[in-house]
Amino acid sequence: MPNSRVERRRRSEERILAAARTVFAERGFERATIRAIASMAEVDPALVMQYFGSKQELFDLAVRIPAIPPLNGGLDELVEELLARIGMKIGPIPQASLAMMRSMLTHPEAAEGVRARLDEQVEQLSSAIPAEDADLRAALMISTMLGVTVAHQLLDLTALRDVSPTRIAAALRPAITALTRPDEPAGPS
Amino acid sequence: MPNSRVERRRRSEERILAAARTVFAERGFERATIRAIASMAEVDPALVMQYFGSKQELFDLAVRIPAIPPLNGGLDELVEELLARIGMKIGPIPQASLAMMRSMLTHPEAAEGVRARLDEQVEQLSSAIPAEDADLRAALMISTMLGVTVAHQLLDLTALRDVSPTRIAAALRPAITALTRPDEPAGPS
DNA sequence: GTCTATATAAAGATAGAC
DNA sequence: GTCTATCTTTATATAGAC
Repeated sequence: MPNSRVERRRRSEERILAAARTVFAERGFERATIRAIASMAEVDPALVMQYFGSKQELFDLAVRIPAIPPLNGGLDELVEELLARIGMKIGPIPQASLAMMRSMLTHPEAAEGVRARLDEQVEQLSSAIPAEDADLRAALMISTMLGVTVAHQLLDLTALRDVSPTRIAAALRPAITALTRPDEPAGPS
Repeated sequence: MPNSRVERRRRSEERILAAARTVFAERGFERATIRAIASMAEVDPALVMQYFGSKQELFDLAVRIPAIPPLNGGLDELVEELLARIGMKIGPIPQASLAMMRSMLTHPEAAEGVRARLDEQVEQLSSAIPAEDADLRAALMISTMLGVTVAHQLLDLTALRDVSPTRIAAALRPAITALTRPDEPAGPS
């Protein structure tokens, strides 16, 4: 049971990373301060620098998502998987993701990170869509998910406040589904 | 023809505001600097402070949108109006809007401004939707538009790069339309 | 190994010369 | 009225004491 030095240090690092995720998620990269993160983790600010080298490196490690959910199955399954994220059927959105998203419009590194992840998902979806413009459709599906998540989680849009994730996902299903099929004006007039 | 002092000053102010919109739209509130704005406007940085008082006041004036497009007509017209914005049928998205959006996730004032505008549009849309959950549906329509705009204009998602706004709007129509109607699983299998 | 104290840098804001 | 020079603040980063 190695319970000194390395173990203590590992625990401190974990507390700092957790605090970093929270503060970055709430305020974004620029407005987050090492001081605030250290304070929340109950360590000395200098220690944070000692451990992680720089604010940027701390950010990189903090927002690194553990695993990349692969998104497999047929098209209908993929749609359900996307909706399940919004519906929080697989737990709340990870702090690391929120932190990344919070900074994506103003911090170049975060922008690149988010774009890369979204591009990846677009590609996975696209290959399951049987249409000429599969890429475009997949991109619109992902963009829609992004918009709803931003409006709900980060912008706190009034009409989405206090609405259960389950209801949001349900109401959104027809819109997402419409993007998977070639056009048909559809619907009772 | 009043062409001294006041007229010159008015022109300088206008140049500064235009530069501010550009810089705020590109870098967001935090990373935008008075110096960069002044440089682009070809005036002295001190002049900017002299004219506008503070960075925040400059931001407020720069992102103030001239008129609030009222969004009127029946539901189908409203949908077309929304799509026309994405489709850029009414010209490119104003720099002021982009500046506001760029900062909405990290600058509290910008967040409040965007939320207020979106809430307003949700309400307008909602009152035209004949359904129990009109508010939710309207919010999802607006969130979708937001997501596509963010992904396309600010995040530069690869699959949307070089796609004409017209095609994007066309591909998006069925999804938006689906949100206006009560559910029906719909579509040929 | 951890923290105190400080160096350094960047940018907003201001005072005063011209 | 406009700009030079500077003040002040804030936060990252570092060096050295303990």
